[in-house]
Amino acid sequence: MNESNNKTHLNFIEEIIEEDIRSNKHGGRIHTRFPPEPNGYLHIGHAKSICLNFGLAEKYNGKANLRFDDTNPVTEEVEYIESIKEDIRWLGFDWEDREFFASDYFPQFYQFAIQLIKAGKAFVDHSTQEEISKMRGIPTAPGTESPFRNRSISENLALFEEMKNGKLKEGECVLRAKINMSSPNMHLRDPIIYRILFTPHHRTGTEWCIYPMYDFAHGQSDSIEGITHSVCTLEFENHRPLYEWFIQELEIFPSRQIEFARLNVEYMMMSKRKLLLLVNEKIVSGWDDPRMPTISGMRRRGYPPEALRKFATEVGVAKRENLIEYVRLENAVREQLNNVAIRAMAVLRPLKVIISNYPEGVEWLPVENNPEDPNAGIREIPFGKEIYIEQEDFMEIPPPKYFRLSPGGMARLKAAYIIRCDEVVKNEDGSILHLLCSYFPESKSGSDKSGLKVKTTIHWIECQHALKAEIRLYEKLFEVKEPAGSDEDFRTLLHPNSLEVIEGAWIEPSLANAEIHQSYQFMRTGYFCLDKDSTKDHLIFNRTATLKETWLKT
RNA sequence: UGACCCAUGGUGUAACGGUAGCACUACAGAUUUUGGUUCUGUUUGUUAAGGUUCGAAUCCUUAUGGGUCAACCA
Repeated sequence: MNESNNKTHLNFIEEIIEEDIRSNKHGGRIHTRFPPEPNGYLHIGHAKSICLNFGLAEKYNGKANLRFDDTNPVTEEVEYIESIKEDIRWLGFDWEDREFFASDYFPQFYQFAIQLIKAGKAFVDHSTQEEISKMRGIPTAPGTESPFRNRSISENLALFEEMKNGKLKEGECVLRAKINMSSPNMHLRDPIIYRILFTPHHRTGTEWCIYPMYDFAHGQSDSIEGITHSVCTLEFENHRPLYEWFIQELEIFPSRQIEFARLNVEYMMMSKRKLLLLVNEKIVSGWDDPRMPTISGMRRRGYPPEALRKFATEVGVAKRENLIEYVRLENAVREQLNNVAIRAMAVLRPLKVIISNYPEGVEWLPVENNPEDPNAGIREIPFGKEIYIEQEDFMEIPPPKYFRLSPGGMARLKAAYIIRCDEVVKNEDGSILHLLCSYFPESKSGSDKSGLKVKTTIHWIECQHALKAEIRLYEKLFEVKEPAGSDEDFRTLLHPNSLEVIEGAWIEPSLANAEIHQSYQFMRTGYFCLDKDSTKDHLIFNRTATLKETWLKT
């Protein structure tokens, strides 16, 4: 009816952009950027930012740059640059030839600094770090001006050059913008814009020993690249006046900074610093551990990029603090995987079933690869006298509403026959050795003439052709909904069983040809993908997500 | 005892002074050779108090609650 109306739901950033296009600001040109610091791996929060920035460019026929914000050589590494690029590409975005580095602009930043000094808007401060901190004051009371604040322009110029030439020691002095020490905005109280650092830079080596601070690099990079809309997270809101002050004083291209609320997801910790700790302390196997909220972790876990993109757009963009329900991420994953994942059978915790009245030998039965997608075709799976079923698909004393197998009860074996449990054979200790069942030849799948009615269909694996596999079951890494908001040491918030390894699972023979990262739905148990630790002789599958288990909930 | 920002069902997000809608969740039912999928239905909301207005989620004021800021990090 009015589908055109539904289309017009814009988020506040899109509204700003459309207004700018209407007023022909920058000639209607739209240019965004994704500006990671290469000091860690990207996580789901970055994925949202990537989708936002590249998505905006796509939607408004603009461009999006990839720019590494590499102005702090002590924390940044090349390894991170490579992982970041891989993750963005995997997510499905392309920065074409627009791969930039803030470090490429160091000469320009240096000139900007000189320009500021010449305008009497910056000075070299020899105060110690402590003194500067003390003089900055507190948010509720003004700071005091540095005794070095009124050095002459020529002295500042000479000093800054000495800084640059390595004549001064690390920490001996800094370059500060001269703004207002009694501003209620702390960022305007003569912010430091350059410091001395003798750490070699991963790209510029030892060429520079002075490095610009974030506020004197980020906005300037935006200007240099002609970024029209510089989208960042809320914690930079208080930086905006400084961002604009530099644009005005330097008389450079006026990029506009727009802040949105960062993504928070239940049970996830997004702090790069803490994620690094998890890696360094070997609490997880690495940045790409499938329990990590990193893009690489999710990739290894089996989350498809389509799902991450869908999730990122579905959660929306606003300025309000948010905590997204974990199930929304899982659902986006399930929704995508349901469409594309090939179905297969796997028995995680086996219980042997002997079909007494079935002859020796094996029969190959056709089964559809994906009931959601007829084009996925069919395959044949072996069926025989001895099979494994899931332990939880049999109960000696079934509770009410239990649909599966129980003594004297019947169930259908997927794509095969209906069986009835005739006898429970036990070990001396009372545990179950195996089940003796009988099958109904008339009930063969696809040509059932038995007239029998069963309440459910279970999965199974024929013993002789079964392949052994290791299955890794993942749970949430953290037990609490808001690990980041807790005062406790985050190590105490970890889920004790976030990884359960099942060594003795049986899987159907077709899975021998699985490829790394390829997703399957193990029928009735969940979505899985082959892990990179896998070998031909030792197959390892990661559980991406369970199926929805509405029955289990009570 | 400062500045800036935010406040709509359980969660997230729309409504731009004129019928509070959508998605997810939850619950109920139907279908189903996956207790999956799919389909149908139901419950639940404008932080508070004033003001402006014929009319306020929307504009104004105040309060309350939450977030950010005192790195030579980004």
